[in-house]
Formats: sequence, C-alpha cells, structure tokens
Amino acid sequence: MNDKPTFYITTPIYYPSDKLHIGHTYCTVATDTIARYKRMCGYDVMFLTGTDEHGQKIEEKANAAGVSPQQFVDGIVTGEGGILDLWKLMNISNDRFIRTTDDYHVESIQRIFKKMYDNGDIYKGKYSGMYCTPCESFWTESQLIDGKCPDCGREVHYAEEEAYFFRLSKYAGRVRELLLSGEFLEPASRVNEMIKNFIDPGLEDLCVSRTTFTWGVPVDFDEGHVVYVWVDALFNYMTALGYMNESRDGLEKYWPADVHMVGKEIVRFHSIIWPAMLMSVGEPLPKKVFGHGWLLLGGGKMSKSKGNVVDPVILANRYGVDALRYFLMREFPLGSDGNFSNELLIARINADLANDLGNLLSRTVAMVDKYFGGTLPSERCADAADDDLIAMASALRGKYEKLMDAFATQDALAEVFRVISRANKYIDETSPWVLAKDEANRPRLASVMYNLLETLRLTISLLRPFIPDSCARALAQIGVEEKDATWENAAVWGTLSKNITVRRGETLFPRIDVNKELAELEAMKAEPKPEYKPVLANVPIEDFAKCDMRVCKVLKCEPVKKSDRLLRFELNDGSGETRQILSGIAKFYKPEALVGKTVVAILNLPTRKMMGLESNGMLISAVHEEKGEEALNLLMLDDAVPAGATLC
RNA sequence: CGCGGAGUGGAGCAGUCCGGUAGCUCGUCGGGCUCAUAACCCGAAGGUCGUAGGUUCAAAUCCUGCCUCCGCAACCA
Repeated sequence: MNDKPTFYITTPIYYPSDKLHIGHTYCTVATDTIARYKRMCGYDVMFLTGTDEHGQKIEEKANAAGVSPQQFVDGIVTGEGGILDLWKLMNISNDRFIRTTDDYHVESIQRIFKKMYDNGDIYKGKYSGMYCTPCESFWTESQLIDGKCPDCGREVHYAEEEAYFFRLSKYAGRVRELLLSGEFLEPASRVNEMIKNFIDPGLEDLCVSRTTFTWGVPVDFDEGHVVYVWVDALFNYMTALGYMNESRDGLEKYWPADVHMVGKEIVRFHSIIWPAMLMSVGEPLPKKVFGHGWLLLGGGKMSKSKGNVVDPVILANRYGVDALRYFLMREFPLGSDGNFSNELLIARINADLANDLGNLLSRTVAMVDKYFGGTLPSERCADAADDDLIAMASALRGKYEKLMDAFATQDALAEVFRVISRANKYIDETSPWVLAKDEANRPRLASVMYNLLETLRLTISLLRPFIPDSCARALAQIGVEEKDATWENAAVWGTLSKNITVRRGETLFPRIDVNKELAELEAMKAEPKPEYKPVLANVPIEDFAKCDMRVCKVLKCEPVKKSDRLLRFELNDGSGETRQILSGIAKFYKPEALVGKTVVAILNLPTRKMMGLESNGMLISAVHEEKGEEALNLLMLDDAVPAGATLC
C-alpha cells in the first residue's frame, strides 16, 4: 500500500493497418517522457498505450493479404519488428498495453453499449430524415434549403435505414462549457477550432453502429451490427483499468485520467465525443486532453510511405535510441507542428549531446582522473568564480519543473543545456590545467572539479526522463548511484560525496559525421521498394463483361470550384450525347492539357454526386507510387481510336 | 465569402496577448585555449521582422486590405 498521488497518462491506441512511423514514435516518446518525469517526482503513475484493431480498413487489408483480420493485426502488433518491439526499442515504460481485440475489452464494450442503450442515449434509429433519391443522400432538417435537397434542389422524402445513434446533441451544451472552461483541452488554440468547426454548426447525433462490415465488436443484442470503432476505441482508457470488466483493475485508483496525449487529428474525438459518452455513462471526465502537433517532412504532411529514412527503427539503430528521443523532445514544441529532417537531427545530436553534454562529461572525468587519480581529496578552496555556476545549477530544478508541468519539454531541455553550457564556460574561466601546474592549488582544483561533477549530477538527474539509458551510463562515470540521482537531490547543491570517485567510460554520444551520414541516408532513401499489391480473388468472366468500358474523347475539362482534387470532364462517348464525369486527378493534370485526348472510361456505374455535380462513370487511370508519393497516369490511347469503341 | 495556422539575418525558431534598444540555436569569418568527442571559450559579420496603408511621440507587436505557404473539413467509383 502507498498513498502516493496518482497520475494516469495515455497515448492514443494506434491503428495497426501499417507499420508505425516517426510520428507515432514522437507521440509515444513524449508520453513516456512525461510518465517518467511524474514517476521521478514521486507519483504513482499508470501509463497506458495500445492498439485500436477493429474497423473496415483492417478488414480490407487482411482480405487483400489473404489472412484473417486477427492474424493481420497480430502480425503488426506482436510480430517481429511489430509495435511491441518498437516500443521496447524506444525504451517506452508503459505499465499496460491494451488491444481492442482483447476479450475483456470486447466484453466491456458490449456492456457499455448496452448501458448507453438502456439509459436511452443510444437509440435504434435510421439515417433518419429526408432522402433525396437522385442524390442518394440523407439530409438533416437543418441542411435542407427551403425544404429541398441542398445539392440538386429537388423534392426530398422521408426515408430510413436502420442504425444505432448516440445522443451527442444532448451533450453539446455541456461539452461546449467544458471546452471553454479552464484547461481541459490544450493547447488553447484547439478550443476555438473545435467549437467553431463542430459545436457551433450544431452537433448531430452520432451514428455508432455499422452493418457494412463485420470486423468489430458485435452489438450483442442485435445481430448484424458492429460497434462504431471510435466508441470501441475511446473506452479503452477505462476498460484497461477494469471498467465494466473483472479482468483488469485500477479504475478507482487512476480514473479519471490526468492527461490523454493525442495527435491533433483526433482532438475532435477526444474533446467532444469522448466527454459526451462519459457524461452518458455517468463517469468522471479526464482532466486534460493535450493535442500535440505533427512532424512534417519538408514542410509537408508526412505519409507512411515517404521513405524508410524516417523509419524510427533505422534512426534509433544508427544514432541511438536516446539521441532520437532527445531530438524529438528538444527540437519541437509539443503543441505545434515541427519540420523533421535528417540534417536537423544530426546537428542537434552533435551540438547538444556530443559537444556539450558528452564532452563536458568526458573532459571532467578525464581531469579528475588525471589530476587526482580518479578520487577527489577533501581539501577545498571556494572562489567567487564559482558563484554563478552554482546559482544557475541550484535554480535549475525549479525552472524545469514549471516547464515540464506545462508539457514544454523543449524549453525544459533548453534550460538544462543552458547550465551544461555554463559549466563548459566555467572550465575555461577556471583553467584547471593551469591550476594543476602548482601543488599549492590542489584545494582550489578539487573545488573546481567537484563543482563540475555536481553540475553534471544535477543536470543528468533531470535528463533521466528523456534519455534514461544514457543517464545511467553517465551517472556511473561520475560515480553516482542511480538511487541517489533523485528528484529531491536535484534541488540541492552539494549532495555529492566529498571524496567522490569517477570511472572513465565509453564515449556517451559519439560525434556524427554529418556529410557522410546524410549521403548514406540519402542512398538508403533512393533504394526502390515497390510494393506489389496482391492479386485480387478471381472474378468470373461474366462479371467482368458487365463492365462497360469505352473509349472517349475529352471535349472539355475544367477544375471544379472549391475542390482541390476534382476535374470535370465533358466527354464524347460515341453516343452523340455529351457525358459528364468527375475525376479526382486535379493534382496530376492541368485540365487544359487533357482536352482532345483519347481516354478510357467505365460508363455503367451508378450516377454519383460529388461537390454537387453528377458524375456518370469513371475514368481509368494507372495508379502507383513514386518516391513515396502517390502518382497517377490517366490511361490514354492513340487518337486514331474512335470514341465509343468498347474494351474487352 | 467553410474553419484554422504560418510568413523575423544563410537554415530552424522565440518575441506578437500587455507597443518603447530585434533574441536564441546551427552555419560562416576572426581570435583564444589544450582538460576533452577536430571538441570547448571569446568576438564579428549578416535582418527595411511577407506586402500596402492606418493609429501612435513610438509598431515585428494594435487596426485594415492584399500576396504566399501549410493543415483541417469537403472532395478522390
């Protein structure tokens, strides 16, 4: 038993449809750092991470790979080089790991769903409302214009399709208050975004069941329905502590969570839907949702396939886990986006870890070795030259604590390294090698060395949440036991034993040859790794024959306003009538360049509305990947082929 | 007129809420030191703070217009 204050912190549960990349690593390392920090401060910490394994996309991926969904996610989560391995590599100190396919979680979700159903917050309904048959769309009353379809202006009629809904609208007011009051959602800039984008336009009830796929938690009282993945996913934070199940424990102790760390793309789910559902089941709300930014590549959004140089495994193996952890926490403010680059990574490692910290440790230990045979004598001689260093080091923990509590890891690290820099300067000011020339200066020299070792002890103690392994090695070199590198001692100058003995060790952070490394990383990047999609299951020739593909001539092509993907085509399909097709290829082609071209389209798809315009068919393109970027080529034929020619 | 963020020396950023000498890290150049991982310490060069107006004794900072970039949403059958 202990009566330590508790601290419950979570990462999102990641979606294992693919290998995780540096962005997931960033989030998890940040959470781990906070968790370690809180433990150091004396909290009883519960740190949870996991995987969100249900949903249509995984079902599709598994099908494509020819395995069951469970086999598919097992491979990505527990398989070699999987998510568990990645967190092990990154030295993540999570206390628990939840998979939404765990039996206890599935059971809990069913009970939670039933509970909300019983209390009336989940109701069986329809995609209720007004249906526009030509548009195949449901509209809510508020969306209708003069009681007619906002897209085509035609009459709508009442229609329904069975589904379960959560009464999100009922909680809109309370959620709005929650967002506006205090510090529930941080950084504060996200509050405005949520309210303006989602709450003020009117929160609709949320459809929380699906019937179009089966890979999910079944609604146990209504066959054919599975629970919407976000309901399934969000409650992980509680089921992992035993909410609505008997397999886990800790709910009374740790709930409500102190902070959910999430990426900004899922802030909406955590700051609106999640509180609303908790209000529905009558449980306390988490104290904080912190939306961190993204790592961008070359100013653009990172895509999973941008190339393996951003693979955290490669970077960690090359430069060390701690170097990568340090970089992620030092370079970017947690709340906003940051630009990732290899140059930046290497520059940061060299400047801070190798040149400043590593070198300070190395030169200090070397001097104690050289001048005192490794053990400091007792005689001392203080000097006014010591005052500034001692003052800075003594004040460090206070500043650090304030910044860490605000999740400003980059600023906290900057403060620590300010002191480390000061110590390097102190060596120049005191010139130990000059003192060493005269026996009479031994007490003074011992003081200088002691002050350096003390500074190292303090700074390394505070770096432990960030780079735990390296700190352990560094402490060993300055002769400090890990158990003595405590939070309490980090506030006190002079706890280091007077006759401390140092032990020279391996270089803590070797300097990296920038040009050489960049060249090698670049070379790895250039390696093509074409992903071959498995061939789909056989389809009978009769089915194929049902596809009516024809050669068409582009009569007109123009961008669709307000859309950055769509182009509107007018085609001569040989019938004499002009056919309109919309195609999402604006990123790849200039519309004027396509006029007059001979293309292929499938004509007998159902009419579909996009951005308010009808599309009667689909243009055929070749899609592939080039240097991690999506690439597309419209299928174009020799202009001699006449419009209307069929393909078979 | 869907919502939001950003434009500051060569690079990456802080400063903007609460106007008053433009700051940090890296890089470059010069110097110092030799304990140390070609590291460390000192100094210098380099910015009309996206742009055009306005308010003010005074604007990177407040107001208005405009330009550029990015993200979200919508949109890829």
